[in-house]
Amino acid sequence: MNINEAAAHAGLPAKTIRYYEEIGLIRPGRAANGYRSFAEADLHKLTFLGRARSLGFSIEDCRALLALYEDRARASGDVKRLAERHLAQIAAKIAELREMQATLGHLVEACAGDARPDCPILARLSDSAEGQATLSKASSPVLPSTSSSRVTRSSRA
Amino acid sequence: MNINEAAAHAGLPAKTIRYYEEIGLIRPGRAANGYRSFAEADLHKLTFLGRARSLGFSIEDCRALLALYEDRARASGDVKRLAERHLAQIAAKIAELREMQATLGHLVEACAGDARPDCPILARLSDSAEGQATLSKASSPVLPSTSSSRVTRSSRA
DNA sequence: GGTTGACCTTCCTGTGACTGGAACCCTTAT
DNA sequence: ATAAGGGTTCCAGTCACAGGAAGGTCAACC
Repeated sequence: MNINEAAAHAGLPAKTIRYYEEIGLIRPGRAANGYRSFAEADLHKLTFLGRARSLGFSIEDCRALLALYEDRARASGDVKRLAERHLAQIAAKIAELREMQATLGHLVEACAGDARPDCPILARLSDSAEGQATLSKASSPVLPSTSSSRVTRSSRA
Repeated sequence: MNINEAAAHAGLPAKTIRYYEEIGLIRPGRAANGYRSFAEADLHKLTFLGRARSLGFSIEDCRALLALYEDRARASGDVKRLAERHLAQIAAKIAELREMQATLGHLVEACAGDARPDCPILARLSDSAEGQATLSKASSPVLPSTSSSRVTRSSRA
């Protein structure tokens, strides 16, 4: 099976599959003409990777998960630990976003949104008064990443 | 005022300030020895930028906000629109993360986490049965970004 | 046999918002 | 004279790919 068919099968772009091979996540065979040749096992791995990525696991986490998946003597505790760590990062990220949402939500509500220049949003951003902690607080180098939608930024100390 | 003092004042790393100058967000003056020289107005802009970034606005949004901030004839409606668009992205991102959290949370709960190899998490990731939509659904290229904690990844079509 | 068009290959660049580090200059104190 | 602690520029790396160029391969059709 060639790459595009495998891509359709796994629900991943061909580009992504080539990338996964490049970083050693998969090792599809090669046909005589140099084309990648995907076997059942490769397709399973790709599907596995796609799902793990869609749950927000980083590539390195995926690598670890794949290794555990292939290790019949694994301890489910190792998998669980990994997942719990990831869950904690997700929770932290959500908390961070909710702070932004709350702060910005209040400001938006307070803004008339008409043709006049007065704007509580800009006022808050430029306010030189005290009592302004960093607007949204955030943890440290938290969660690795995925594609699509990103949103955060932590405040500097 | 030199860069490190300005950095402390604005709560941003000096590296970031140099970067902001490079991309044209600020234009500090230069002393005779070539050192950047930050005036009050520069400090205000930096503080403004730091706060906007901490609310998750992208650099380009920050550029627009800064322009609005400096335009005394701005319409608050323009600011509000920008903020509302950002709020929508935050909400979308939160929804995406919550889906991940829910899915992964269930799997973690179901996992014994002991020395045995049986693991519902791996089972779900590798399950070849039907009825498995992409584990977490997500919108498209949503939110720009900030630093620190990232988490998402959307599913491919 | 020639040509189209779809598919495959590799390689290079770009993304966002920085961070780290190298190599070097300036200033002040010892 | 030298050492420490600023400052400067420039280059590379991050993460997980996406876009695109240049070229090889394959099946079909005329």
